[in-house]
Amino acid sequence: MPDPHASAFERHDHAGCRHDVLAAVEREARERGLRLTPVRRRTLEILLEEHRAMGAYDVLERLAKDGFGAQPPVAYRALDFLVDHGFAHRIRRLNAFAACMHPDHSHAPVFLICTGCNAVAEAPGEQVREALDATARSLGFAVERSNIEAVGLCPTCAPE
Amino acid sequence: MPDPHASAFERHDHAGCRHDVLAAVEREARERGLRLTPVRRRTLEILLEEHRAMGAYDVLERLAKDGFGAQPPVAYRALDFLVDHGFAHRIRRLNAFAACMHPDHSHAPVFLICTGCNAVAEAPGEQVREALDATARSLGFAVERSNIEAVGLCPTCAPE
DNA sequence: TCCGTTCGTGTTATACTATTACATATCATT
DNA sequence: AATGATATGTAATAGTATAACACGAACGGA
Ligand SMILES: [Zn+2]
Ligand SMILES: [Zn+2]
Ligand SMILES: [Zn+2]
Ligand SMILES: [Zn+2]
Repeated sequence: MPDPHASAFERHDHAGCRHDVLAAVEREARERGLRLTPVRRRTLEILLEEHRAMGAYDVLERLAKDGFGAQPPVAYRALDFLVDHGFAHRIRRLNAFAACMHPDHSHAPVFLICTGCNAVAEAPGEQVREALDATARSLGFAVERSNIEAVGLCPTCAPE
Repeated sequence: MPDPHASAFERHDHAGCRHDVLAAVEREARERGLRLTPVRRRTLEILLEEHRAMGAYDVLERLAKDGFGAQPPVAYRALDFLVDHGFAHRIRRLNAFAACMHPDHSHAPVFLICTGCNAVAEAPGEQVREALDATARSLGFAVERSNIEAVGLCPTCAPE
């Protein structure tokens, strides 16, 4: 059983991680009455296979190869579905999408983007969001959603 | 003299705020040996006049009216210059740019975007970035740059 | 089961955002 | 004045995202 807390920066059993996440999403979708249709499921699989942030057009290309529609809305709609329900995340800095690694519980992570290897890891966002909320509150601003993304070097790519 | 700490959400002497920021940028540019050329200066003025986040093409349209080049690189280059030197910020969530309100000292603010009135305020980012750094460090990740943006309601637009 | 509604998919077309490549002009130095 | 570095302008193109509409499958009530 793979470590459910392994970050993208650590070596991990990737096949297992893929399988587990997909299973969790299927369970969640069933419980929440969401329709994980073939395109949507395949879109998630593609994100999981790559295990990195992908642009909508990269995803679209793969979907088209698999016999789904070849026009942008096909990919965008599936990706929007996944993002809306917490099964994927959108990384604005990269104009890209990545499968959520913890789809079983609602969360709002921060993203760490390595400029060395292009890996994108989800890190726990609670502390950061607490600080952000406090800062916003002091200006009378009520935060609804936020995106927090950092660019830098992961442990593997960092100089010794 | 306008309050230099007034946020975009508070009533403030906007003409004064514009003037002060522009003066500060001129001083900074002189001291740092940067060339605040006519396009660059006009681009900053446009951002300051609107006092909101603007898309590159909105800026370009205004520049063209003022007799500058009408092709995208004209706007993007001027905006990149301003961003690179801390005289403007890029808000990724909006694919937009906003003049920096505190160009005299290097800083990395968080952005608060009101969905009611489209105002964008810079809030102090130290606390939040500290939390982000700590979170990243615990994964062995070294943050170089980050963008932290929140969407929500400003005090004026919030329900009573 | 039939009907009407909602939801999902596919397609065409278009809008919006950003960069590459190259020619010309300006500036700073020598 | 000659040089090299910087800045501007233009044309062309690449990359990202949405609007609008037709069709059909899924769902729910009569
Ligand atoms: Zn996640
Ligand atoms: Zn790396
Ligand atoms: Zn600023
Ligand atoms: Zn507002």
